Amino acid sequence: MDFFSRNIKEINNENRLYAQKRKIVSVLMKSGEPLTIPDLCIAIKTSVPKGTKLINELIEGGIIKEFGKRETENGRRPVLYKVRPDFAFTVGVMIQLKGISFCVFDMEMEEIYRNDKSTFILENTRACLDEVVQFIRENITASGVVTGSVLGIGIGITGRVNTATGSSYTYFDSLDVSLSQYLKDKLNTRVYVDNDTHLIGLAEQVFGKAKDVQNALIVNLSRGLGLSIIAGGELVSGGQGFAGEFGHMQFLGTGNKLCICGKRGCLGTEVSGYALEESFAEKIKAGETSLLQSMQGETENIHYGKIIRAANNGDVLCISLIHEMGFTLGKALGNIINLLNPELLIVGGKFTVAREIILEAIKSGMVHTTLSQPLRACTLEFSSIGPEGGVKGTGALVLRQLDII
Amino acid sequence: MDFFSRNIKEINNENRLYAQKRKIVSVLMKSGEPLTIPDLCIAIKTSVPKGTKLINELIEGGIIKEFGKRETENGRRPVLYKVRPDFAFTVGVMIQLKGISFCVFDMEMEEIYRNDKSTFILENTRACLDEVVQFIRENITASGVVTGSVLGIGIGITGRVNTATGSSYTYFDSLDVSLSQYLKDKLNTRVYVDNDTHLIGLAEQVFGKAKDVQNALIVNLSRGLGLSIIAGGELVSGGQGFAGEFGHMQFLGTGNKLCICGKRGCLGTEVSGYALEESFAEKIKAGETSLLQSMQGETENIHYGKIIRAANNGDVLCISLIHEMGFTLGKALGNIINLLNPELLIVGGKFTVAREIILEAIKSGMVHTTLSQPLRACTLEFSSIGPEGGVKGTGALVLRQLDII
DNA sequence: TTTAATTTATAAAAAAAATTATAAACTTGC
DNA sequence: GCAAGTTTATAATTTTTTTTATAAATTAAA
Repeated sequence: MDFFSRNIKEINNENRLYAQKRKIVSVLMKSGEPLTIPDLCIAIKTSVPKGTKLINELIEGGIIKEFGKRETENGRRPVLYKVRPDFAFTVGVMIQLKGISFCVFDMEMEEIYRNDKSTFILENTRACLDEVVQFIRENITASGVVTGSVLGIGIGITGRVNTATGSSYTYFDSLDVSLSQYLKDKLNTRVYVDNDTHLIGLAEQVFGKAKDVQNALIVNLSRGLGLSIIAGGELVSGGQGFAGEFGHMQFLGTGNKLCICGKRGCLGTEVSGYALEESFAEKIKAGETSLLQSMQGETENIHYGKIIRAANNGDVLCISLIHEMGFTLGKALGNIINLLNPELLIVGGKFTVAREIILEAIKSGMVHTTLSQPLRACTLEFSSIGPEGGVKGTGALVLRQLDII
Repeated sequence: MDFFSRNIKEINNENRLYAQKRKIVSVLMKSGEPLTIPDLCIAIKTSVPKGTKLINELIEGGIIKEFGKRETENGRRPVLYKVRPDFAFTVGVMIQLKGISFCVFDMEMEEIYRNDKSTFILENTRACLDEVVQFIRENITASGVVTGSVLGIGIGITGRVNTATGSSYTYFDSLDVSLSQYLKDKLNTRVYVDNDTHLIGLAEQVFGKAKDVQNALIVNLSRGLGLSIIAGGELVSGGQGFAGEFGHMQFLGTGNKLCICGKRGCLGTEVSGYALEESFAEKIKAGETSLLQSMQGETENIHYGKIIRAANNGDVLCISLIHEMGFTLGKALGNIINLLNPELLIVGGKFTVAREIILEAIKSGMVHTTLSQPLRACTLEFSSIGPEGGVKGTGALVLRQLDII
C-alpha cells in the first residue's frame, strides 16, 4: 500500500487531488531536472495556489523535496522541487542463460545495491525458479531496503515473454499462473516481466540516445540478435509482447542454415555471435588462416568475443567475417527502415567493440535495400548505455508500468 | 474560427471549461452511440451538476442534441445525447493517378455530397495543381455547404507524403511551401495531406475491422502494394510519414526484376496488379494458355482486374499466378508479423475479389516465415470498407487531426 | 540609492464545483 | 394498485478553486 497503489476509479474530489499529485510526481520524474511551482502548475493545468497546496502535501508525505532555487534573469527566484531519491526504490532482476543480477535503484535510477551471481544457470525447472525466488529474497534482505518502500520488481528474462500477461513462454512455462503472478504471490510486491531485448530498448528510451526520439530501432547484437522498436514515441510490444522477433526473419540471404526455430535461412543463423563462431570454424576448416589459430590449439569453440577482438587487432579473416555479418544486418535493417521510417537506429551489444568495422558494413548493407528518403532521414548511432543497459531497464520497467517515467 | 480553433495555451477557468466541452464532443464522436449525462461525467471525470451544465451549453451552441432515452432495466431513464450530424462538415479529396474524387461528410461521417471526375490525370505540374484547387472550389460551392461549417479538407494523394509537414514528395514538390500550406492559403481552411495507403489504414481503424485493435497490419493490394501499420493503438507514420513502404522491401524471392525505385528484387515487382499483368504476358509468350487469350485478340496490356476475374472463373493460369503472388506476399507479411506481433491482418484492395485463392495463398506463404506463436495470435481478415475506403479516410483525416475521432 | 520592471509566493475575495439532499421517473413484487 | 427499490436529474448547501490583490525577492536602469 504505497503512494501509487490507490484505486482511483470512483470520481470524487479526493481522487482528483490524488491524480494531480501523481501527475506532479510523474512530471518531475520525466523532466530529468528539478522544476518550480509555476512549471508544475502549467504541467498539471491548475492555478498556482492549488499547485502550491498539492506540492506542500507531497513534501509533507516525504515524496518530493525542495532543491535550491533556479537562477533567473530577473524577478524573484523560484524554489525548485524534485522527487526524493530515497522516497521509494525499485528492484531489477536480470535472468541470463548464465548468471543472474539483482539491483536496487533509487528514484533517480541510481544503482544503490547490486549482486551478480555468475554460477546461476537458467533451466526450465521448478528448482531453478525456486533458486531465483531465493536469490531475490536474500538480496532484498541484504540490500537493507525497507520492504514497504519497494515499488516493485522488474524481471528481465531471455526468450519470449508475453508482456501483457507477464508469462514467459521459454522458461518457467509450466506454472498454473503467469510467471509475474507467481512471483508476485511469492514476493508480495508488484512484479513485471519482460524480455532482455525489450528492456534494452526501454533503457535506451529512458536513459539513452532514444530519449526524445519518436521513432527508433534499437538493435542488440551479441550472441543472439534482438530488436526493440519505438514508434510514435512508444515502445512497440505487439499483441502478446513478441514484437521485435528479428532473428527469425527471412530476408534475402545466401545462407540456408537450420535455425533452432525449425525454419531455414533465419537472419539469426547468419547475423549473431553464435553465427560468427560457426562461420569462423567453417572457414578455418576450409583452409583459411587466422591469428587466432596460432594463439589457440583448437579452432572449434572459439568464443565470438575473441573473434571480435582479433578483428580489432587486424586479423583479416575475422574482419571479413564481421564485415559480411554487418553487411547482411544492414540489408535486413534497411527493409525495416523502409517499413517504419525511424529517425534513429541504435546499435548496441558486444559487437560494438568493433565499431568501425561493423558501422561501415551496416551502412553499406543498408544502401542496398533502403529507399533514399528514409535512409537520409535515419541516423545511425552506437548505444551509449553499454552492456549493463538491460539491467537498468529492469528497474525502469517498474516505473514505466506505474506510468511515472 | 469554429468550435475547434480556440487557443487553449493560457491556463484559466474558461479554457478548462472549453477543454472539457471538447472532451465531451470527442467522447461522443468516438463512442459510436449516443451517451447519457452520467456516462459523459464519468468520461470527463467531473460531477453530474457540472457535466449537465457543460452539456446544456453544448446544446445551446448547436453542437450536440438530445437523442431519445436509453432503455434501462430499472430506474429513471436517462436522456441520450449525440453530436449533431449537421453541426459541421469535413471535406475529403482523393487524388488518384487517373481521377479525382470530392466528398463532403457530416459529423457522422456520412457522405452527403460527392463528385468524381474521371477525366483528371495527375501530373507534377502547376497547371494540374491549379486544376485540383479549381475542382475543390467548384465542388464546395456546388455542395451548398456553408464555408464556415467546414472543419477542414483532408487530401489523399498517391505517392510519398510527409505527414508531419504536409508536403508531397512525388507530386507538386516544386512549391515554396508545403502542399498543405499552399492549399490552406488558397482555400482558406485547415488542410491535411496524407497518402492513399495511410488513409485506407485510417478508415480501417475508424470504420472497419481494426476499430478496437491495438496492433494490426492493413495490406492494400491493387495495382500497387501498400501497407498501413497500427501499433499500440496508433497508426504508425514514422519520422517523415513514410512508414509502410512495403512495396520496395527486399525479401527472399526468386525474382530480380528492376523496380522504379532503381533497385532490383523489390516485393512490388512480384506482388502487385502491375506485376501480375507482366507475369501474365510473360507466361503467354512462353506458350502457356489462358481463357483470356481467346477472349481478346492481344495478350499484352491486359488489365490485372481481368486476370483476377478470369481466375475467379476457373482459369488455371490466372489462378496459379495469383496463388504464387499471394504466397510471396504471405512470406513477406510473415516477416512483418514476426517483427510487430499484430493481432489482426486485414487484406484490402482489388485482389480481394478473388478471396478464396488469395487467402489460401497468403496463409500458406505465412507459414513459411512466421513463428508459431505470433502466427497463431494473428487473425487474417478481408477489408470490409471496400475500395472506397481511401475516400472515407480523407474525411476521417480531418477529424483525426483535430483529435476528435 | 532609489525606482521601475519582473517574477514568485501568499492572502483575501469571488467564483465555481462538489456534495448532499430531494424530486422525478421508472421497474418489480406483494 | 401501492410500496420498495433503483437510477436520473435538479436544488440547496458546503467545499474547493480560481481570481484578484498584494507582498517578497530580484535585476536593471535612472
